Amino acid sequence: MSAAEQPYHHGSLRQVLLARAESTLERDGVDGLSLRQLAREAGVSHAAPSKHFRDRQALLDALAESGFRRLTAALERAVEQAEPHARARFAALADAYVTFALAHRELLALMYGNKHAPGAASQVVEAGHTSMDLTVRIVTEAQAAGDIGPGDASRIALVAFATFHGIATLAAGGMLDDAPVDEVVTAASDTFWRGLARA
Amino acid sequence: MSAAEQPYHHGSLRQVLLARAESTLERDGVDGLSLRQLAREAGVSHAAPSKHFRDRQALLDALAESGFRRLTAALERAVEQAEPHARARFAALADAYVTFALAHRELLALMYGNKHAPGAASQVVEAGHTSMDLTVRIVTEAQAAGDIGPGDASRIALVAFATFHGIATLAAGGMLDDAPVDEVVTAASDTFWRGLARA
DNA sequence: CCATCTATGTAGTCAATGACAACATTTTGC
DNA sequence: GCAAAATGTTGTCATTGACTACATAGATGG
Repeated sequence: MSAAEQPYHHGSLRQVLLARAESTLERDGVDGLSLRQLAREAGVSHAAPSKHFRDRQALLDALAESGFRRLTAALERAVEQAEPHARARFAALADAYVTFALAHRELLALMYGNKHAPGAASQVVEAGHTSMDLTVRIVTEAQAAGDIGPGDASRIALVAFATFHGIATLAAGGMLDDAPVDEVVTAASDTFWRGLARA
Repeated sequence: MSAAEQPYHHGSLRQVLLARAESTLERDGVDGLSLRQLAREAGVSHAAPSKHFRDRQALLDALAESGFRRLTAALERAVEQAEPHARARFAALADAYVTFALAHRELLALMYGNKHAPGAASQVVEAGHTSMDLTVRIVTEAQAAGDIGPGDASRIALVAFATFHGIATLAAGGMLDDAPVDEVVTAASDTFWRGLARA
């Protein structure tokens, strides 16, 4: 072997594959993602990825799960940096969600695509719940502070989460027309909060 | 030619392809849709579909557009059959939307998948607007009747539409857990309406 | 009535892909 | 050290979407 050659083992193929997969995903969409292409870019043989991902779907599932983890992180960051009262935190949550969605359109579609393999489905769904739990926490806090009326916090949070998600989806799909995303998000957040206050 | 043979021209290939494509779509998902397989099922050669759809994406775009038309029809039917006041119509709209989404999960994903071909994108988006217009109408009526406060009807309808869509997506993705869909829809509809009433 | 133009369908081909099997080379753990 | 597990490689296969050249039916109009 000459000194310039690569070692037989890549060393961190899985990470590299995931990283490249994600950038390719956002650039070319799910359909543009090919295991063989990723292998080429990583400088390994076409069958190497199979040692890390059972099949193409397994890679997509891993991306989806990672997406939920990062979404949760982004939401937590937003909540922490917001003014320390429920109303502001709620708005920050909505804003962060939509921002993440617009920055990772394809990834979001993957996360909610419900095409996950039988085994992976539970993991992905669970990762999604972690994101939602944050919303539950804020709702509970708001109820404790008397900002909003009583009611099943999980249910309320679920509806709030769905609202954020719906706007994000429409925005990502270009169906918001000329309406500025921020304004729509704010409008939704306001209306929703007002609806809860008199519950 | 023996009498049992098929005529050289199929006669309604395009319709047959679309119909079979839709059932296959819901059964096997987008990835399970193959032009060649469809051709086989229709009893034509593997290249025949290309005379009706430039490429695979064109078929998917046609399915998406048809989906929006049928969604609009379903929503209109629901509104007509509801009690003749805005509040009931609004609830009926929410219910119909989610019902449609759950009955055509894969189709809905296609409709909002924003993967449409450059040319087809506008048509699909426009078809989506038709569905939304219905919501605008109801909001406008409700404002005229004094049921809800003033404000940009388009904006309000957009948020409402997004909320319905978000719940539908979550429900289709199995992220509603044990929460009955009806209850979540009702909760969302109620909260949203309450938020609008005091606008 | 027929010549031709267009729509529709067929046959053949190609490169890309996902999946799998058999084999090679490290790394790890005992 | 050595056996076993991880990780990577080469080879192969069927399927697929896209493209080209060609065949046939149906429509149009002189």
